[in-house]
Amino acid sequence: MTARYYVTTPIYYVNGAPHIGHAYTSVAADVLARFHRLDGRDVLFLTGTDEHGQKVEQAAQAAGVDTQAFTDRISGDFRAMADAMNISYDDYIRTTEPRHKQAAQSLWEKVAANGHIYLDAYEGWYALRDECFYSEDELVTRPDGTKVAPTGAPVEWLREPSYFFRLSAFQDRLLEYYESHPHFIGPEARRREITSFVKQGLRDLSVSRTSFKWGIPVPNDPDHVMYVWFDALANYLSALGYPDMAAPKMAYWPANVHLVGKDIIRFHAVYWPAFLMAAGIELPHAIMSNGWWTIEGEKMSKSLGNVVDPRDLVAEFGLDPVRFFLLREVPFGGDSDLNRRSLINRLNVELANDLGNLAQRTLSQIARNLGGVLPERPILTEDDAGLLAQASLLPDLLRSQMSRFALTDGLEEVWKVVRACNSYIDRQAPWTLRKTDPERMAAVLRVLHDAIRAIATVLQPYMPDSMGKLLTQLSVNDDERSFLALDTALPGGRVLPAPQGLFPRYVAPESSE
RNA sequence: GGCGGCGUAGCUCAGCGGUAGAGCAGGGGAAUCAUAAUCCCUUGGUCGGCGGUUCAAAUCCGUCCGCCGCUACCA
Repeated sequence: MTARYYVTTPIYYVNGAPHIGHAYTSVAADVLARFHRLDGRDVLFLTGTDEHGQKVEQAAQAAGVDTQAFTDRISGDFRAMADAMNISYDDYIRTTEPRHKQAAQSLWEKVAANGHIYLDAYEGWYALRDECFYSEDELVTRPDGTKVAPTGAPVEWLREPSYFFRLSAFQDRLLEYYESHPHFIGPEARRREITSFVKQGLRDLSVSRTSFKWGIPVPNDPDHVMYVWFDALANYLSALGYPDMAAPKMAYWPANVHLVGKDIIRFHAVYWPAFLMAAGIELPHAIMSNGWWTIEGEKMSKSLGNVVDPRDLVAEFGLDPVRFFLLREVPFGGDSDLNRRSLINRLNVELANDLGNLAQRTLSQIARNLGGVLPERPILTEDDAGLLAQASLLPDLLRSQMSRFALTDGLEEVWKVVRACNSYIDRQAPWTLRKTDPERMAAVLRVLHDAIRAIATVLQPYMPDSMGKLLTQLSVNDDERSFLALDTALPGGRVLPAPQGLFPRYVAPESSE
């Protein structure tokens, strides 16, 4: 039976436009999805949008449009961004869809039936003007002794009926789970933070609201809507057909990994596992958190006006170069900085010079000196065998890196081989062999062809379009592009199409900089 | 305050007990197949400070300094 792989992005909250941070998480998830497909697994890749909650309701009102129409528009924009980034999602879940409402309510009913939800009241300092509760230590005491919200709004002690989830009952089980599954939360630093957070003690969680209506009604109590996170997290199950445990897609559960931004790690690493335990459902294998992007060294924010729409970058630099940069620049899991200088440098040095030029110089020599005909695999010299051995290790190296979500390290491994190829071609100097030993020249070019094929094959998840083109230029058929296919050498004699540049160098427009 | 992370070459980082590493940037040279791309060699660091453990410490322990994260119910 084919192994399954279920990977998710967060469902993105539709109170604002998609930006580079969303694209980053989605591209990372896409690399994992594409990688596992190429490695022969049956993959389900889910993304989508989170559309409930007070903020969305308010944003829609501010925009002067109907709430559903508002979410339709923003959700559509997120979907357009995913498409623009070539995200190969298999399903796009929206929390306003009937299938999701049904699943979230069923999950609620299950948790409630198991005795983990009870009705009580939520009390706290409420600012009518801000329409939200503030905790005691957030309040600011004025000179006259009255307490106000950090926004300056007056607050009053309010008591609102609310359903609570018995999160406190799961503290020990969560800690045991973290302990026995050391790779459940990644990266390490986040695992420690979460563990430390849970050890401090968990309070029961208010999981319903009566102060607004834009949400999924609580079963049997329509005055309440679900707390957005109970609603949102359920998406990972609703896309599978939950609560129908016999639904075909339920076979993908438990998810192999939920990729999340570091701001929502707690919801995924604490609340979600607790909800699942409460419902008697298996837990996902891993929650992997990625960092933030800063822009030219500064935090991305609306007020600074430096929010980057990934589509603008794509328009300027091209899709695959942007995908490459996002995953290449800084170790996956940490924060990263997006700045033009390093972006352009990476694209020119690593894509155009190292890889693009390697392909070009190899293919053009095959085209010109061998009439474009792929030579047979030769008897290998030690140097040949060394290079090919290095290239043949790539699939396993990548498997290992992908299993740890080390997407950046994976690229580094590939580039070692790219550099080795450039070193090899200079050492062998086929342009000299052309005159002295044409047979050996053909052998060298064939060795390079094989090495580049391996490189292009394993890079497909990162840069699907460009590597697809490169494989076509290498005359690798569609059914010869999986990792498994690398074990079979291509037959000699194939005619390669005329080579074309893959990654043009970026030259800054005259006027700028 | 509590818990945790980080501080290694100009830059971004790897190494995490056994004679300081990679990429980029800088310098010199070679080559000319190629997107003026490539290759080779090379200059850079008392691995934040101070103490300790050890035959041996970026690597373990303590302490100090400087950054940063988490410390719940606004996604």
